[in-house]
Amino acid sequence: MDKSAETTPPDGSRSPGPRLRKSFFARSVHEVAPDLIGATFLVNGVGGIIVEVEAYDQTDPAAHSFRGPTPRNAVMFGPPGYTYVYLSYGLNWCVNFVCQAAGSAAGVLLRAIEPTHGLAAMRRRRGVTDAKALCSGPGKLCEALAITKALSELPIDRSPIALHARSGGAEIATGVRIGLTKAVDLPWRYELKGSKYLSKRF
DNA sequence: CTCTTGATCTTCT
DNA sequence: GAAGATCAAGAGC
Repeated sequence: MDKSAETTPPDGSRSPGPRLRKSFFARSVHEVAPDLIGATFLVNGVGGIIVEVEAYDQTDPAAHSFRGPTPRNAVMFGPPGYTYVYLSYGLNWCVNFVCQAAGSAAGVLLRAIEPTHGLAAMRRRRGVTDAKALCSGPGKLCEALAITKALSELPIDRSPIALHARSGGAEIATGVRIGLTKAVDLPWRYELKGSKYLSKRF
C-alpha cells in the first residue's frame, strides 16, 4: 500500500529513523549532504525535517575553511560530528555540521527545515505564524530553534541536540548554492524535491 | 510578482 | 577598511 513514488508526501508523515552518531559524518561531505535530507533535527525538542542543505569543502573558495584555520573556523578542522555556528552579516546565526575527518575542514550548512516539533516556540521566537516562514532559510531556522554561538562546537549525538536518520527514501534535487560571490556554479545545494518549506521557491 | 536597499557587526587583510 | 554561506521591508511593474 505504499509504493507511491509519485504521491510521496512532502514529509512529516514518516517517522524518524535511528539516532545518528558522529560516525555518520566521517565521510565525504558530498555523500553526507544528500543523506541529511529527510533527517530530523531537534534542539531541546524543537525542530523538524531537514529539507535543504549546502556542502562546503576545503578546496572550495566559498568555504570559510578555504584559507586555512582561524579562531572562528577552528572547529571545522577538528573531528566530524560537531556543530559550527557563525554570525552572518552581523545579524543572523547559521549552523553547520562538520564532516569528513580532522584536518579536512568540510561542513554542511543547514538551509531549511520543515517544522514538526515545537511550532508554538518557533512562532514566538520568529514573530510570524506561517509555518512556511519559520525555518525557510539558514538564519530563520537558527532563530526558530534558538541556535546561537552557545550551540557551536557541540557534539550532534548529545543533548540538547537530537539528530535522527531519514527512515525511507527521498527524492533529492540539486542546484547551485545561494548567496555566494565565489564558486557560484558548483551544484552543491541539496533539497527535498517538491517541499513547501525550502528557502526559496524553485 | 521581482528587484533594490538598509540593517548591523564580526572576521580577516 | 572591506567583505560577507542573510533577512525584511519598500518600491516599482
